[in-house]
Amino acid sequence: MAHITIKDIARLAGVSYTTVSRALNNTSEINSETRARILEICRQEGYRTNLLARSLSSHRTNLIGLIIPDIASPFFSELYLNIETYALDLGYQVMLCNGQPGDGKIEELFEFLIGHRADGIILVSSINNAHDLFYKYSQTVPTVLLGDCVSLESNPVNIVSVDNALGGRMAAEYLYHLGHRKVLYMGRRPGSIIHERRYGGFVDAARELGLRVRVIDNPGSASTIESGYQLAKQVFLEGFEETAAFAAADAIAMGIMQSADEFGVSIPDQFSLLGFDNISYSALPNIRLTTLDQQKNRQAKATMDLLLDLIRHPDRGEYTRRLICPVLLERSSCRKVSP
Amino acid sequence: MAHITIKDIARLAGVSYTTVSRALNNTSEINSETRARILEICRQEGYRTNLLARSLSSHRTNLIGLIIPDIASPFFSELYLNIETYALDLGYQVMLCNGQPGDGKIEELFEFLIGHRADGIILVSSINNAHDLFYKYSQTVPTVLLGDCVSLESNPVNIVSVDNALGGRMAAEYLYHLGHRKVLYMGRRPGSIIHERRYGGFVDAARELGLRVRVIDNPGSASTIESGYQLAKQVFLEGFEETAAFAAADAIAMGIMQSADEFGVSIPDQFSLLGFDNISYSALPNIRLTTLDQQKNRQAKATMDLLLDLIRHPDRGEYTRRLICPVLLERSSCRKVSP
DNA sequence: CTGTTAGCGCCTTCAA
DNA sequence: TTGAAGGCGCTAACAG
Repeated sequence: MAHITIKDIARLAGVSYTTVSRALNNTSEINSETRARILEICRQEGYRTNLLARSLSSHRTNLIGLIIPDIASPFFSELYLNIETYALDLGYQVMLCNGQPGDGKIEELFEFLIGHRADGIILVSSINNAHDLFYKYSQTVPTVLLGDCVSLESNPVNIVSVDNALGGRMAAEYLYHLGHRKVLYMGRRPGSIIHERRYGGFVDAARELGLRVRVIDNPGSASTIESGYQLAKQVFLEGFEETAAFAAADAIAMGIMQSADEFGVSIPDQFSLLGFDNISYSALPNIRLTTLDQQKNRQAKATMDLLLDLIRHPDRGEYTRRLICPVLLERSSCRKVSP
Repeated sequence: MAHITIKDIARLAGVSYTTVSRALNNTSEINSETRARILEICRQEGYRTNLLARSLSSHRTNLIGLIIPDIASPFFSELYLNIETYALDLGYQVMLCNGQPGDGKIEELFEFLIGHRADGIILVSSINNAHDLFYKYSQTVPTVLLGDCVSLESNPVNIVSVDNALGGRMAAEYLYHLGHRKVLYMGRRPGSIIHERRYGGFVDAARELGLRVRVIDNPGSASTIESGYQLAKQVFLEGFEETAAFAAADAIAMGIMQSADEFGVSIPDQFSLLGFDNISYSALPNIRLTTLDQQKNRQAKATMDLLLDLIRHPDRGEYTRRLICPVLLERSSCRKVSP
């Protein structure tokens, strides 16, 4: 079980262990024959570089820490997959950590990742007060916030997010142009800056257009199918005069669909439903939710690119905010009506 | 950005850095006042232990590697969460790696985790040939297979799995006792040992009871809603005389439900549906799938306990197989019929 | 092209 | 109860 080291290989090959190191890293000039011979011995002996030792002396780990609120939620797991793919392309491993603000979990994770000397950290969060924490740690390690924050002016952080305000606006405009005049905004989560922005864009556009909107807040701490179901149930039970709903997240929309099914409300015939996120389930043959795609791959790329820049230029002396535009994806859950 | 080290603290405290190390680890005897003073300085200075250095010299990382086939699938992400919770209780961090057999991904992940000197590794897999790989690496690092394997006799590996044969048997018996005499077995995945065992138990019981079963194989490499939908669509299109179906996985059952809905087949009135896994979606108000619960928490606990034992006794000279019994969870997707 | 010499930051004997 | 010395496995100058 004891691991074989570079020294063992050196002895076997009859060279100094520096030479072995060079062969392994293919760095600087080295006789290609000795190199081949050394690598062959490594293979035979089952040598594996001790990454801890390498990182300790090289001051690089090639590790990116990723803190995600809830990996069991489709949106986040898909986001993770996008980030990982792109990180691997760039030669980085990602260390996934599952955690939400509250009870000091985020701090623990930051401490853990910094302890492991992650080259950079990505924090995925939509919590309003996350950036205090964030700011604190970004002094120690290159960090990108993937989510949203109150404002760049008051928060010197590097951030990537979908343009939530624009998304909200697009949603309102789309429903309006379909002919809807009274709509529901379902699943706004008051504690979340993302939701606030999304809602802000929506009502601004609604006001301009003359669209009546009623808001149903989600008191929970996450947008889940279950909560969407409960919210919709309440609406369907009480009765409603709206002809369409914008769900603040696809998961909410799924819940609404379930409830509608139960109440015999046909989508889109009697009721149009527009989502936000484009999680993979939304494409399912029997769902076919029209939604605003978050462009997870572009978010992933933008985040990694920004992080890499931070890693390479720790003192770049500027803060960057990159906004990704959502894209409307028309499927079958919305229909035209005559106003 | 440069990290403060144990030596810096030592200088500030006016002690040797050995003493600082002791204060930090709270190991051996140390004056409680100096200890308090040192810790206070550490806090003030924002000292963070370099975990790489610690692990390098202590030969322990307190890291468990977890290789999971598809973190975006609910079953696996829920399994991961269970394992992580339990690992944290035991003082271990888990390093999650997403990867399936094929194109050498698993090897890469093992190499990566071993390179990081993970104290132990959990491989979640249902692929028939995974244990060759598995066996190879288990010589180097304590490893537990969470899944299933051909037989313990021919494969000296440590393994935890749900009792798939029993689960299959329970499924057949349950449907039989409800009065069903002709049933579908949907979503068997030929390449997967898990599925073969599950199916084996099912048909054995069916034969004994006089239950007619027709199998619909899933040619894909994973049990997804989409594949369940396609499988069911094919069945509903061709016509069927069965009164119930056992879905080899809950995700398959979800797809069947969608398709049934589309074809106007009412569940459970016209058609009973039994799942396997108990993913969280199965409990949703409009799903309420009757299913066999995999006891993920017990699997997680058994796996971690076994792994810990391996870590502590590397030469324990035995291989263990722990089988967890599934539990029938009756909800609303199956009903009694008169045979 | 190759070897020598220092560390990286920490833990762990062994003395004091 | 504390300190000094050595080493974990590797990389990184600097010579040769």
